[in-house]
Amino acid sequence: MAKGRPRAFDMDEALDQALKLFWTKGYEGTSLSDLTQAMGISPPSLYAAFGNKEGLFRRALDRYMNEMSGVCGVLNAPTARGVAEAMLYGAADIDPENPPGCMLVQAALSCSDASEAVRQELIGRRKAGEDALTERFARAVREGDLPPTANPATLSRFLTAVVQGMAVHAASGVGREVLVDIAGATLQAWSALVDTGMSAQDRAAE
Amino acid sequence: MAKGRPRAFDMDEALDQALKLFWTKGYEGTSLSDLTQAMGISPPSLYAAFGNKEGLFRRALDRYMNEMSGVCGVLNAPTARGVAEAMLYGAADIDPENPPGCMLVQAALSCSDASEAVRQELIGRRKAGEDALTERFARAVREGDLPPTANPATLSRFLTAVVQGMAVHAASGVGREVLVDIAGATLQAWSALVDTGMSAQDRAAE
DNA sequence: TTCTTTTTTTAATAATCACTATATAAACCG
DNA sequence: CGGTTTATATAGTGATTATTAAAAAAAGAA
Repeated sequence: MAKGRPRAFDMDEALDQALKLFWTKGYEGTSLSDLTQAMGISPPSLYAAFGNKEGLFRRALDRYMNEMSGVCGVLNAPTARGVAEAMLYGAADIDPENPPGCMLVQAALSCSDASEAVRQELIGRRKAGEDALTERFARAVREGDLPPTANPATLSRFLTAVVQGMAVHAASGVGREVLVDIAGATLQAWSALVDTGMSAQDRAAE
Repeated sequence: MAKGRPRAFDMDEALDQALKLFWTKGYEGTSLSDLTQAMGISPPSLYAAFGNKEGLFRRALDRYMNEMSGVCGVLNAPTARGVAEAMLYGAADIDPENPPGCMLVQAALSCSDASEAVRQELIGRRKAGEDALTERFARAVREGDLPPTANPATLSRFLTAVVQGMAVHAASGVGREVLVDIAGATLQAWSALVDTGMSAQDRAAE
């Protein structure tokens, strides 16, 4: 079984503490002494378990994606509109247990050159989410749930932008009511977005 | 007139360089050596002219608000829809001269405790922009430009969220076409948002 | 010129950053 | 028991952080 001295801290609990810090203060705003203090471990233990600060961040980020995000579940909603509803109200439903805002936006929207790899990782994860959403809307078109004239990429971009804007609002400390208001407004506009033949880009070009 | 040794650098040019750095890397991501190097001055000159890093940031932020932002002009559009168009296409129209994204979102969405004052300042400026927009839409209701049933606060929140989401997209490096697409989609949805009696919040409560 | 004022240059400050060398402690195996 | 392995604790590493002390330089005023 286990050889050598057993680890004295719980891996998941420690990752949760690290995640909370990165989520609140961002990657660069969180120092190693912040981390060791909150995780209740010493620097050598941290480095033995996670390699370095960036390794710890990536593990915390994985945990964020697996635990928090109902993103996977969101895409399983039966209709495109249901997907939009789930995403928007998910973004509005801030849990007092967790930091406000979205980890993918909060952690490193800007940073020094030293952390560019982390920033790129977050950009990639945001793009992956948007791409998955685009594919979900394309499926909705194929299934007849959305009209053949609907533009999956445009819908996905728009919805992602609104959710990210809600994340900025949440990070600013606005209340749940404000976020629900934005979500509701977006849903109210949803059908007008769906029922068009041209992409908004094409319309603008005329 | 001027007494003492004259300043050897141009104040506005130096501020532009500082602004570009803060805008790209954020407040904490920009180091003093980054700043002195880009501004072409030595640390004591920087401190004599601006007090400290935060003082320099605030001056650069003021310059950003005065120079870049057509925000003041945007509110002068004749109609509420015109205001929305100007904001959205303004957010889409990324200037290759300037860093992508919005300084108010980019500079310190998250940070360490040491920079909390800067973060709060940015939150306040974002809120001021949203409040001004709300007042502009309220005026549109009074003038009959928007129906009396329109909710100025909801419209303002929604529009601000979209623009902030576009800023996140821009910071991720997406091209102009993508931003224009989001702007167009939002405008397409605009009339559906305006023509409602209840706030989206009220609708959600039913 | 000399005095005063302000800026510049050079060099250094204490504090914090991420990270680690060394030694000890705690488990399993034989 | 001794030997191996892994994690811990203590203490420190060099690099970088924002900031500044001290002196020289460049202007106007007397």
